[in-house]
Amino acid sequence: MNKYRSHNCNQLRKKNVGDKVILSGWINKKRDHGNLLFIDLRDNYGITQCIIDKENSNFSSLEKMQLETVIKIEGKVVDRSSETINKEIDTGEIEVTINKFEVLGACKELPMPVFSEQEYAEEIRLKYRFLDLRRKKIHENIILRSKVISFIRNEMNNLGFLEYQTPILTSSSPEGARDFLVPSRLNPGKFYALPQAPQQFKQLIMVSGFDKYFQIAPCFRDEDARADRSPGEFYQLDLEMSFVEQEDVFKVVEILLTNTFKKFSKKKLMFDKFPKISYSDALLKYGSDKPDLRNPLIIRDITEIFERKDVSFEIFKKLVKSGSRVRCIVTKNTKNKPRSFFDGIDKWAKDQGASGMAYFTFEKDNEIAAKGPVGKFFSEDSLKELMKKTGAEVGDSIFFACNKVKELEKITASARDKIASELDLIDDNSFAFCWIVDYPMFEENQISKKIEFSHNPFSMPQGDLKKIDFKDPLNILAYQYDIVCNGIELSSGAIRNHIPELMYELFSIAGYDKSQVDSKFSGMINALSYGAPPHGGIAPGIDRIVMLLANEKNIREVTMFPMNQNAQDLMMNAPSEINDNQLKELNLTIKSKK
RNA sequence: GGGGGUGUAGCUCAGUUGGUUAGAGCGAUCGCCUGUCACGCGAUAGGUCGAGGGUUCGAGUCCCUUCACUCCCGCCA
Repeated sequence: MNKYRSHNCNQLRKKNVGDKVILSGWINKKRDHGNLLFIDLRDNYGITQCIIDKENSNFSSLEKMQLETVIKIEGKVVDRSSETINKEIDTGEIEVTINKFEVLGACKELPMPVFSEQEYAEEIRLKYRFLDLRRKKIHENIILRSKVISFIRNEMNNLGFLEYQTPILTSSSPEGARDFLVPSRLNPGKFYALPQAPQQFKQLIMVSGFDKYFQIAPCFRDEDARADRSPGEFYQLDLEMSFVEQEDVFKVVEILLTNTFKKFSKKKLMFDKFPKISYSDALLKYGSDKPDLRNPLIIRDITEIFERKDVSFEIFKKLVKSGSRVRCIVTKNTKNKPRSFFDGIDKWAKDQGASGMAYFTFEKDNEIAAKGPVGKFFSEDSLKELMKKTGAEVGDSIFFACNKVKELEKITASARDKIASELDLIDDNSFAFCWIVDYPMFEENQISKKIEFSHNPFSMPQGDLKKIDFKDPLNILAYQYDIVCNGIELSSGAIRNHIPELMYELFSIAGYDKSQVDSKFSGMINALSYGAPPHGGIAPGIDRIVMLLANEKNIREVTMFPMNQNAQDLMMNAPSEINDNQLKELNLTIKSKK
């Protein structure tokens, strides 16, 4: 028998009554009755109630043990009387009477309680992450994460994919996010970059003939954090397949995600077959390329209404003449909502930096009328036309805003979320997946007016490759797709461009000449010239998948050792200063801060 | 880089219109308690009210500056 334990803390049952056992674990909780002491002993597996009374010589020292001390106890399993059974824990029908105990790991006074549902400041949780991780919810989240990853690995293997590792020290790439850089000692003045994703490597794996690749891949991007975005590093289920079309990738991902979400969550999937929404449709109907489809509200363009003579809402009419659009959200049967609801949305929109949201409710007495502060500007005919256009009925309300398309999309998208949450329209018990497809290959930079890759420079343009109009790049669509679940972007992927000449052509539109492409993407562009298979893939974010499954709103709740918002590890004190020798070896000098 | 929120005991928080000695629960320490499972009861210790400056007879409270954490915008092929 192992000297630390004969059983774990979740193993003993009624059938063990009478057994002599050894248990080890943390003191989760003590209940001291003076002459009788209960100790909840906890390990990874569960909790066992241990008990000792004054007759035992160990009583007084055990009584003084600090919570979270690691102890080993020897004792006997005894039955609990029916009134004292604890149904909350698996071992609740028995308890262990302690004969002997030994301290295995002493514990100082705790900076934060472990046994508590209480929420704590992030700072203290991250500094004492090893204590935080002992707490039930997050401990279970991390275990869930492990199980999800292992399940995914297994599924991928079953789907015929093999896992390959790719380098962590690689080269900086000019597109995309800011790189994390690592100075090279052997090559003074030169830097490695940590991969933002193994993008080029996985394509090279396809060129190397491996056909189906996957990896639970660490990715590093030096961008600012958000609740659903760790600073620094995150993990993707990176996958790539040869000789495939877009639909083949979709099929694999739908199988994988459906199986994973069905296995690890009780929430229902809203769609068995994930709907496909084009990028342009998504922006029009949801104002966003990551729509939450649990939300039934749809945005509609009603600009034409403001070009009518019998509409006298002059502020909007004037804006429309100068190129702005008007878009609206209709809410069903909201005529009895209090004025404060409508004004609340308007005020909220103003707080978001928009010029507010106009609104009215469709009413009918003798004729159709618009009730609300701006209702008087609309004729009956114009209201009928509006109802036809939007599907609104008497009793419904309409919220609308006017602005340039980009700003309008932004404000209507958040208004859509805001209104739905005010009206409680979102079913929190479901997952709504969708594909966003047909991304444009390029977009115009709002400030510099330069043409840039809108997503991934390695994507394959759509259509007959011989007929692509490179003179009109903003109209080129790509075989580029995202998968979205409940408004969270889970991943993006593409069918890749495996034709070097086409690649040079596309890069030249984005302002890179041949020699720049050759030097920046040397590995890949070179490889594509030696017989590259058509290929494509995708890379769902593991952290976000686990976040959805664990029903958490913050990615740090599913990350074992996360950094804070300023990309500092408060437990390990990273980043830290390095000594002069290290700097010297790396040929670096630090500019003194002002 | 910008905007919002928060910062008071080891932890979670309360603190009125600016007014005497800044409070509670948990935790810690000590005492009482043989059936609890958030055990109970009593006592004690524990405070640079994030920091600095200002207004005032008087500041946890008002003003300015600044720092930390967090949420959002920018950024994230």
